Amino acid sequence: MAATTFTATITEAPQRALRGDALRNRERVLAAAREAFARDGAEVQMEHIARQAGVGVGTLYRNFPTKQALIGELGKLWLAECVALADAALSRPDPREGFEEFIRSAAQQMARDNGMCRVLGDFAAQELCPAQFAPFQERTVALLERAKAAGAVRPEITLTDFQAIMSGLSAAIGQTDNWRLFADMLLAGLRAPTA
Amino acid sequence: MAATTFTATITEAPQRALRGDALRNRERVLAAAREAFARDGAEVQMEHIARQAGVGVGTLYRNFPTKQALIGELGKLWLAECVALADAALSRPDPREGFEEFIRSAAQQMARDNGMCRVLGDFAAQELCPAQFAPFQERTVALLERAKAAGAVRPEITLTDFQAIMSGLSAAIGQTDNWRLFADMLLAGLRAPTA
Amino acid sequence: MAATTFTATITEAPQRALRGDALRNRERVLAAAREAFARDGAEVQMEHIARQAGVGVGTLYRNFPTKQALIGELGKLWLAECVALADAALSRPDPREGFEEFIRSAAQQMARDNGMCRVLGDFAAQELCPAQFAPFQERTVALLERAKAAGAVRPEITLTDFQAIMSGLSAAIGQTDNWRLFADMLLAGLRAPTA
Amino acid sequence: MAATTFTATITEAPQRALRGDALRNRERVLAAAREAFARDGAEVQMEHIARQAGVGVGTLYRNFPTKQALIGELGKLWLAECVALADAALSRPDPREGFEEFIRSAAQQMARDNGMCRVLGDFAAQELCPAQFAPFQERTVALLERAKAAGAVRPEITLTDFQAIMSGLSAAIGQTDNWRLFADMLLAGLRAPTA
DNA sequence: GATGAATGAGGCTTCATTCAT
DNA sequence: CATGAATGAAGCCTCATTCAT
Repeated sequence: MAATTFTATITEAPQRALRGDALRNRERVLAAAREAFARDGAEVQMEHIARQAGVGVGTLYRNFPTKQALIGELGKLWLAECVALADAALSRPDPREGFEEFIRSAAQQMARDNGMCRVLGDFAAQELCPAQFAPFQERTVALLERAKAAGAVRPEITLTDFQAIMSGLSAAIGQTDNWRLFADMLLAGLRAPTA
Repeated sequence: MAATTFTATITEAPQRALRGDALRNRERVLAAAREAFARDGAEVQMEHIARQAGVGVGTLYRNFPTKQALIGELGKLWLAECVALADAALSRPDPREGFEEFIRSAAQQMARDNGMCRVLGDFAAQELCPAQFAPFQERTVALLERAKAAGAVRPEITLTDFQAIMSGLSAAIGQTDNWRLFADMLLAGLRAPTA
Repeated sequence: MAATTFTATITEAPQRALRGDALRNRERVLAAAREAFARDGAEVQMEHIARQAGVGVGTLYRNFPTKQALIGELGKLWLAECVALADAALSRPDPREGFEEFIRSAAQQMARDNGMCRVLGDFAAQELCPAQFAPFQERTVALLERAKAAGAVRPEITLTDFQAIMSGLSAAIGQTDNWRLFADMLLAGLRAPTA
Repeated sequence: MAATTFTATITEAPQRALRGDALRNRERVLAAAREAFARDGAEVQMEHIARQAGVGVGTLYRNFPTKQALIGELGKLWLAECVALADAALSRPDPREGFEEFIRSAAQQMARDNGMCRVLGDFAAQELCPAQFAPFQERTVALLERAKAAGAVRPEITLTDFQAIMSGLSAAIGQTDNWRLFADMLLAGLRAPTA
């Protein structure tokens, strides 16, 4: 499942290529952390994550020196996924269609991993992994501006507004998981009122 | 400021009228707690709240036997305010206008006390103070159904959907505090698509 | 009932005769404390005692500056009762009969107020109110020696032994309240083996 | 000394054999707790126990998740010792001799660890570790009934009575530690009166 | 490298005692 | 004097992090 596979690929290659064993452990920890944070929020204990991953806490800490670092890593992965979605959306020639796809695929991602998404929001992924956030923001700007230029989105919506809206979308989705409705509503709301 | 005054009024009168002094302390604690939770979320320490209120922890615990109880009390106050807003909205003869007022005044309240609002969401005020939640829910249903009947809101929106949306609104408002825009968007999104 | 009346009489007259009101409060507190300690052991809270007595903690503390002091006062009363029992036993001309009566009446007292008795044991009434303990010890010695001289008690039993035995009796009675059996056994055990 | 060695053996082997180090710590904690409870009763602080054992509180809590759990464990060990004593006594062919040995060895044990014994009594080992209490009770019944049948103990003594008596014995021993005298007296008292 | 035991600062809560009303 | 609110030291327990094996 997507949720399981996305973890492996993106992380910046650690200094000296990890032995297969070590690498597998790292992945296991990330997967376990993701699931745990998603289910129970940021208050999960490090030991719990380690046990879920089938390793000792020591191993966990060898890979991620801090709880924040672990969350930060998950943030990187999450943002990488977001960038991929944004790129797919940007590749659509029609601005409106691109924008809509962006919203919908983001909503789907948020629904799939809502817990994780909330945790990252609380921990301000923005500040925790700026290196990954910047490219995502770039794409977001591009999609938004293109859509505004094409008249598919109210012109007064700023980037900040849009980000806030997405955060609201995530919160809403967390309450009922029929994300389709919410995405529709959002798109309707974002559209120029006289459209 | 409104944030300061609303606390005093609603709390169910404690058994045998507290001495003026005690009452003032109780209010101070509530105010401090409100502010602290709003700023730092649910992880604020009881000692911190007490210090902010200018009392010892003991006093805090005399008034609220538990951290949860304290949050619960804040929840009651919050919900009481919500009920008041809803009643005002219901008193409007026009369903659409009533519904709009409800959304707008709720958004305003969420903007004013966003932190607190988030904390209550996390702690499921719904379950923490059901006695206060039920009447609020009643009003919500009334407002929503009236609006749907009047064609001011898509008919497929359920109560659960609506609550999820409001929770999303709160999250969005938490990111930029120009609540007016969000309320507008939400109303646009909720309106029947063919309107 | 005995338990209620014994309290009033013995306490050394406080400096300047208390107003009737104050005196009544003092008695009420003592009675409440006795009952509470008896039921729940030494861990009862001062507030609980005060409430049971129908007064505020302040009043309690005005009369007894410390929890220990309160317990000490109860100890005095208890020991006064003990002295009375011992005196009654001593007034019997027959040493054996006197000794037996002492044991039995003590057992009865222990059964009536076992909880209190245990608390006093834990708090070493002996050291908490030596002024009251000494006269009691005197009587105990008299009764014991008389009995030993009359061949009604093994000669090797020392005062310390005897006190330990009484403390054991109290513990045993605390478990089933058929004190009559225990008193009998004790008497049989204390009697010279060849009797 | 016996007091030190008995701890190691009985505890049900923890799931997956603790590392030697960990095991030693566990034992140290138990020993420290035993001594501390014995000296100062149940109010000793967990930190104190930990310090005495030369470990941090965390270690203590890793082994025993709760103060009660710690006491419970000590109860188990205590009861296991009791069972052993009872078994030894039962192995004697003569009912009277068996019974006497039981009393005497129990008295000796109570003398050796009187403080601990009192704590366990207060905490109702009976309810804290029923799994260990039941077998002990079985033996007690067997010893008692055998002795009654052989005419070595008054027939009207019930199990409850007997337990109360033992508790009294423990209390008495706590006051002077010449347990031999008390055991003798007890045996004399328990014997049929006409013997 | 991996393991999981050890650590201890820090959080919540209680309760004897004091003090303003 | 009575009241009961206020105080805060102290106790139990948790959990991120370190370190010996």
